[in-house]
Amino acid sequence: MLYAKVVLGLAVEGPFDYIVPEESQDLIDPGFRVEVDFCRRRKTGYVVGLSSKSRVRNLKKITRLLDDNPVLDARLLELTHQVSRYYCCSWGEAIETALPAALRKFRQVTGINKSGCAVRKAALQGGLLYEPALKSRLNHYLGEVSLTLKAGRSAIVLFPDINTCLDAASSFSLLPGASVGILLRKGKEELETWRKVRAGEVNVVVGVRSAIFAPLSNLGLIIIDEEDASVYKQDQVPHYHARRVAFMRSALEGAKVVLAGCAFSLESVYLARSGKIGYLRSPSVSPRPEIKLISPERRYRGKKQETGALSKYIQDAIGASLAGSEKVLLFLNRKGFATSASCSTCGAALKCPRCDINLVYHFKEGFLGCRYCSFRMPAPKMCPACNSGYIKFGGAGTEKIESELARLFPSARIVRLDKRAQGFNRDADIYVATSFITRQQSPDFDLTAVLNADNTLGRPELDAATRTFLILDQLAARTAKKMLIETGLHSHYCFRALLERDPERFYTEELRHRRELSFPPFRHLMLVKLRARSAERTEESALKLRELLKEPPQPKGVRVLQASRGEPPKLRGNYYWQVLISVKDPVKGCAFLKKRLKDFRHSGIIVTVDVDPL
DNA sequence: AACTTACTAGCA
DNA sequence: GCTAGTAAGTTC
Repeated sequence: MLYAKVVLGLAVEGPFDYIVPEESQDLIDPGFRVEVDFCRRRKTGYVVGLSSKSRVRNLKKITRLLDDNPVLDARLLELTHQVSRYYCCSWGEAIETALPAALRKFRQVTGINKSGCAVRKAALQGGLLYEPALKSRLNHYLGEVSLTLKAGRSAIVLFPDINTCLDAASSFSLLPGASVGILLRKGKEELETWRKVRAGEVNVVVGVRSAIFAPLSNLGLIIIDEEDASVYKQDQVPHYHARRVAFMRSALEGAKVVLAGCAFSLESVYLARSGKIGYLRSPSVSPRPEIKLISPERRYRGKKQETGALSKYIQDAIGASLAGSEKVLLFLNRKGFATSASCSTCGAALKCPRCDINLVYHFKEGFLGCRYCSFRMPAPKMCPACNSGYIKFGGAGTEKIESELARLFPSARIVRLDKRAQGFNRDADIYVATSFITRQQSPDFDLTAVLNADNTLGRPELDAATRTFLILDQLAARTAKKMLIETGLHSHYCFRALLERDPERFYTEELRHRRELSFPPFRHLMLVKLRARSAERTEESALKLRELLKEPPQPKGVRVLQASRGEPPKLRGNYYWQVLISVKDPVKGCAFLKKRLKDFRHSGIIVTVDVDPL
């Protein structure tokens, strides 16, 4: 009798033993997709092992094999196993994120060829590549990929967005001997491209985050473009980061990892500084504009109707620039017109009913929208709460700045740039932009004014300081003459490093802070997230869970920290709480959590784990 | 996760 | 004694 160890794409550990049907015994292998009866329901399962004996009685039989070949080879099976142990999900969940979504269904896929498994080779030296221009980076990638192909090996190149993937793919396909596949998480092309890659018909995969799992054999190179982009971290379970998975895969297959971009994440700089990876090219100190920090002016003082989202100082600077027919950039990280809308009589703010957050007023389109979910409503004239006061708007977004500039400088051509209104194809005197601008090519500006930098710096994310510095640094690189930054924190090391034109100093300071606080990258954080429809129950459960996790014995290297409201505390009708844990080794922390969470059952409360949260 | 079974509170 | 709602247990 032959038994198969089967895992499922559910939040249950397994593996579960099933009897292999007589007629399939010669065909079945680890990595096969099978249909099984689990909890009286038909489920897609994944074979992770075979055995001639089982300790479980009354086993069920595998209903059928779903394909004629395994969907995962031994290495990808091992990779998904590592992902599940690092990111605290079940093996089956990790497998399902590594496969095209279409394979979760029972649809039979034929023509999945087992491509030859390569001999494992020692990892080649990879490294960090600094190069601000995408065009130049692409050239470098072409060289790297070309060398890889000549050595008879294959390559994965990740980009943060689909458009860049499509552009890059066309240049890669011009390389001699290259057969390029674009692996994106959408449509039915995903399955078709995946099948080609699995069959060995493709040797260069270009794709987004999930392409790190592309079933290439003989993998020799992984390139991650714009390696600091947050899209490489998945915001659903399993919360994996493509860079981390790239290093796991590199160790398994002996592939070289190249991390490239115009800004480096703190994690990557730390890797380089601790000698784990080298620098292929590091940022050179470039000439910068004159940078001046200015304190935010007190606004709205007494005078009604005097909105003044732009301080007098900035107004004058813009006026002077325009007089010399210079290009001006105004930067702030808030979209829309007003960031709050409240009643002038009763003071009630209009909030999203599902997320409890102030709605943002979009003037041109005339609606109030939530920045977390898709909720929007027409802007009311009167307060819906007391039905007597009119609505007043507060807080300036890019749309408001744009209209104010139009009023102050009626003859200037003004263009607003955000995800919706993109493109520098329009020539203008003043550009108003959010951080979206760093993802785009742009002309150089003579004057750049950053409004309310403390807003970004004060965000609750761990990397708020790094993000702020990197954005300002990139803006400085595009500014020819003068840069004004509105901040009340003049002595913050973020600005000190910027004024001295020294990114290395920023990383040094940030790393020192992180070390002092035992924060990443010196330890790892794990966030146990709780989600439920009731605010009280979520809080109560979070506090209870924290107690359960703090019970002895506490494994070495695991510190259970505080429970706190989630960020955001309410989203799409669910309330969030979280318990923070600091660990030396995520795999150990994960094992600890999986064990303790088994004893934690509260109906209606959904618990998930986020390892290395952003 | 998705399902079943056991249990408790509220009610005529 | 009944239901409704929730807590707890199980999954090869």
